[in-house]
Amino acid sequence: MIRILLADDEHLIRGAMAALLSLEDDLQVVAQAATGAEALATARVVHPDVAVIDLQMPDLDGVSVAQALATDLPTCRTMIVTSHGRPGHLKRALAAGVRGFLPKTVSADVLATVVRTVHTGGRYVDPALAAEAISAGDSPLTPREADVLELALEGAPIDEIARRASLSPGTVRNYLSSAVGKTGASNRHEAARFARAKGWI
Amino acid sequence: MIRILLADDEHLIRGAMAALLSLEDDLQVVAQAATGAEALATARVVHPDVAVIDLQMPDLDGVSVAQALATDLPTCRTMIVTSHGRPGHLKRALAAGVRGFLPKTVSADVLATVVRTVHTGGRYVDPALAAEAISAGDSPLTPREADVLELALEGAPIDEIARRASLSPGTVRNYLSSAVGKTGASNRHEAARFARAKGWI
DNA sequence: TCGCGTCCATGACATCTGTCATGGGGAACT
DNA sequence: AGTTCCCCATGACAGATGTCATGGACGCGA
Repeated sequence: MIRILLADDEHLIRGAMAALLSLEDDLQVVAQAATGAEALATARVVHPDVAVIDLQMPDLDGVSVAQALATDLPTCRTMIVTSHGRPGHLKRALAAGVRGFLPKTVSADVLATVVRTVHTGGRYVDPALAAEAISAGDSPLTPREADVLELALEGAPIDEIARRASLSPGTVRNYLSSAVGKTGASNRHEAARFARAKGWI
Repeated sequence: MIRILLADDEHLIRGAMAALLSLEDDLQVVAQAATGAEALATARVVHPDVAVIDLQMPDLDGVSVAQALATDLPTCRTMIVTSHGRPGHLKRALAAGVRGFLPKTVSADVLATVVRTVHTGGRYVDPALAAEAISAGDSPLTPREADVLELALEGAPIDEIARRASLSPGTVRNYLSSAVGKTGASNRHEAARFARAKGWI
């Protein structure tokens, strides 16, 4: 019997997934959590075999939870399900030791299968997401460029970005200019959106 | 027995919700659809009593489907469930004749209850979403301002917005300036994000 | 040690944007 | 008929932004 921890902020989805997983004879949902912190706390108590975690949650995101679980509970395998899978997430997730990565568009059968695969030490990444991640390629941005571009994402003016990054406005403009060139965008906002779509920031 | 049509692009969620609803004795999921178009086509064939539709789907969004259903199948009550409820959606949905509006954070119990409420001609709107919609208030933007701001959302430069809106660049700047003033933002990108958060565009 | 790339910064310049004043046309309401 | 608001447009100006050249500091690998 595989003991599962389920974390998703959407009560309806979480309950429904629990119901589906429980239909399988060899699977048992032993705990549920609505936030990342709750998932972590619960996991420390119940020691699940597999943690199925939603990528976007109110507090910590799925990858952070996975990272914490990897060090806290090395025996617990982690997999992530998500609605909006961007290439960068997958990369970060795998780096965090996640063993399975699925969009919510898969069927319940697949979910159950992947839970079993992950439990026996295997890995599974949704082919479509994997293809996307590969086609997105590696980020051409330097770390600083990525930092600055991330701050530019919300539409803040350069002065504010400079303050938040503790840089001079001129330097910020240089990085942004460089990033705009690399992304082929026509201004920093477009560049920021592009980079986020590619999962670079 | 209430006959339900379920539309959601996420297979996992759809299947899980179907499983949950089917646990109720008086509810029966008679059809499922993964896209808006599919939902419409299916509804015309099976004539469900209640349509439970996800707000965001690849092609038509939930509100458009609801609108089409209202004219096509007047006897079919429509309700919408959503992950990310922005105030504007709720307003548009109610205008389209939707009888129920729920976030996916509710429990399965609530979902089933609302299905029954809607079926008997009642209405139900999630209290939290309703409060948000009220606090967001009506849009202070004129129709043109909203149009232009929407085009500005993707970070396009003014010239492109002008082309796409068939306006002169000067006019576009005036509308954007006005919108920036009304939203209290410091530039059009921030204004666009703000307006979208409020559901105004 | 040298070269290389990254990080940080400055200054100068052209262009883009935000703001304001102004005005004509049209629809709605008094 | 007059008032008011929205739509569309133009022009002018200040300030923000994008681009480019330049240079020093630092760490890393050859």
